[in-house]
Amino acid sequence: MKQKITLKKIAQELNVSISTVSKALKDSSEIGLETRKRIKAFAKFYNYRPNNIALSLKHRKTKTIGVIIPEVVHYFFAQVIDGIEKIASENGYNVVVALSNESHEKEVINMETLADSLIDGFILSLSKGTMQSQDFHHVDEVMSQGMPVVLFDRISDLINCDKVVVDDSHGAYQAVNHLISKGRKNILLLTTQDFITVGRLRTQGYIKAIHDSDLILNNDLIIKVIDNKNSNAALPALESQIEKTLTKYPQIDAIFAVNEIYAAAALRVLRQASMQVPDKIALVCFTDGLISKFSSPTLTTVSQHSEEIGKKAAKILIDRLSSDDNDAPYKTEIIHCTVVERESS
Amino acid sequence: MKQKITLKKIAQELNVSISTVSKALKDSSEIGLETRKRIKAFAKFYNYRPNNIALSLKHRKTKTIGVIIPEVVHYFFAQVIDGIEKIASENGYNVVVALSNESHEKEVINMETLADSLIDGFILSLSKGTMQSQDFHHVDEVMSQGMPVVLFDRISDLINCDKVVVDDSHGAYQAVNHLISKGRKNILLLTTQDFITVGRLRTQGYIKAIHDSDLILNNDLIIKVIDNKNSNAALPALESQIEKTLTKYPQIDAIFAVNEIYAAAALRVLRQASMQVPDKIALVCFTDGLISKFSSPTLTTVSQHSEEIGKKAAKILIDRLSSDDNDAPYKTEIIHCTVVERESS
DNA sequence: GTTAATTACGAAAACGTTTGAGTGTTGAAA
DNA sequence: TTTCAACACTCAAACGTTTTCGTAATTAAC
Repeated sequence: MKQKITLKKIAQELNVSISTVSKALKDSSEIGLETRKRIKAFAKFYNYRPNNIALSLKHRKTKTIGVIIPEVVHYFFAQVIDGIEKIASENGYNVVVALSNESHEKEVINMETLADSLIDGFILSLSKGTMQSQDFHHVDEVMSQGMPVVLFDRISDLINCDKVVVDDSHGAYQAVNHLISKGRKNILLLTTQDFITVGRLRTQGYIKAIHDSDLILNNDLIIKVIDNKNSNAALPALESQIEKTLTKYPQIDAIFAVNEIYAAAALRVLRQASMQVPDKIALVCFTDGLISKFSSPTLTTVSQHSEEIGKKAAKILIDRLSSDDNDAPYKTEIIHCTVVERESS
Repeated sequence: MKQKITLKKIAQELNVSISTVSKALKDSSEIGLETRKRIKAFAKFYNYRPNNIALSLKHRKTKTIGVIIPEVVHYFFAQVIDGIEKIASENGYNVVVALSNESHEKEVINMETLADSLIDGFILSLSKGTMQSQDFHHVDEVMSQGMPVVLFDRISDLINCDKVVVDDSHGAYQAVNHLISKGRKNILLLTTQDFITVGRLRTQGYIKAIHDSDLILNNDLIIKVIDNKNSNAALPALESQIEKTLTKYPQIDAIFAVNEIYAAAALRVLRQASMQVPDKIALVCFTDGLISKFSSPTLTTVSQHSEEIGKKAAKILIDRLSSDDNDAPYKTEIIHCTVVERESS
């Protein structure tokens, strides 16, 4: 097993001091040309690479960004990571990903571990647990130690830091307007309960779009799904609810779902009832993910530009890390959604 | 901005030496009970947490696992990460994720960066670029420095290390057998080109299943998709190819796709041709991901137990890292697939 | 031939820990 | 009184770097 080569070993072999080696490898003019060449040749031959840990200790920074997200298996988060990773590697930063699994405790532990000098700053999307408990002491703690934090998507007004958010309400507004512009007049909404922030905002966008276009809001056309996360009963229940509503209101000519899963449920019901999409009923949903791209028919979606979110968040963080002005005011970047039109509308 | 507190600062404040503080916090009996109490109280009050970088430098290990995968946005890889993360955090390890984006160069760079003492070992799935070039010097290099590597899914026989693989060939065999047991006799295969190992193995499983059951292998019923990654033309091309084949061979009564995307393409064609699934044609595919779960109809799949793969890989790596015997023989763990039956078959 | 400047390198501190060896004090056994 | 163990600490090296300061040797200037 080849041992890692260090400055010290090079110095010994070549009968010079460690500092000479260090300087020579940096091409410092302090060192004679001949010696420089000799040392560099030797280092190259033994494939010398500086020990990053030692560098981190010396410079008191790690060139690493910590990312904490609730789950990777969500296309949205996966794409955000992709975006972060791109910007990070362009700027010589590494990315460490930790998962909170929607748990407040896990989120706290992860933050503490990473904060122990392993990373220079955080990019974070709050877990459901944290959202419900409204307990943000771990974020404050980290920030009070001078470690910058960028929050994205799942944020809180109670935390004072940089943020990157999606304009959920306006995204929904655009989607519903899109349906209206296609001549649809009776639009069924599939949404979450109100305590889920993004669901609530999207519902608001729906309502605003209805109001703004002289249609009449019918509360019966708003289905709020009771989704307990660890129950698989939610979807079948939703499907039968959709079916009933479609029967009761045959005039329904469009459906807007606040996520892909609900849209998939709607699609099942429509298929079983042999209702053609989009001829009879148009379908649009939030989140431009895999399901929408590959379902039959493909779904018109509201894209949140998740990769863009990651890029923005990484950029803001890196800017702050490389700026000397650590009192720069916090900013909130709003990423606007766009409607991606496909077969279903 | 509260500064990070170190052993040195505690020592200064309390007028003792750094070593006393260090030992006291470890509850060493070398230090008097009173002093220990004093120091611990002080440390707790100022929320002292040891600097991980310094520890890493000292111990020459980082308690971090590096994971390099081709893409996060694949449900399969995301689930593997989930599995790795679970076992890692149970054992006090951190996880660093880097993305190769299927590029050999990026993979090499990522490995080199992480290998610079940032991590203790690798879990890795080879990029397409590396598979094509068959250039594994970066892996050998890392291993020759005594850093253990565990390969999963996309592996190579030319690399001698621990491996976790999916029994692709047998998984495909099971899937095709499943179709045959349902009375299907003319099964169309949608697969990749042969240089993609997993595609090749799945093709072999298909062929074996056909042979073992006295059906006749028809090479026209094997479509090998030319998928160049950065071309979006692959899918439409595939769709028209499927359509032609279905027209030419109307006796086709089932389709087996080696991944969800190809299955989705098939589903589109079938829908447009108004061919009922599964009545007229049954459909089964590899990879139990989101698309299969939420398409209409839901798809019967071959599950690779991706989270299990991650767990196994992490376990093997951690075992090796914590064992003194660094000549322990390499092992290859085979994860068996199971068929998840849904509506499409 | 003295002084100053330049060249080429080395010593040592620092980053924050851990840890084995060393040291001064106390109390008790011989 | 001597000896020695136990106690309660401190010292210093080590991990692999960077970087400031110091210094010997050579050269140049007067």
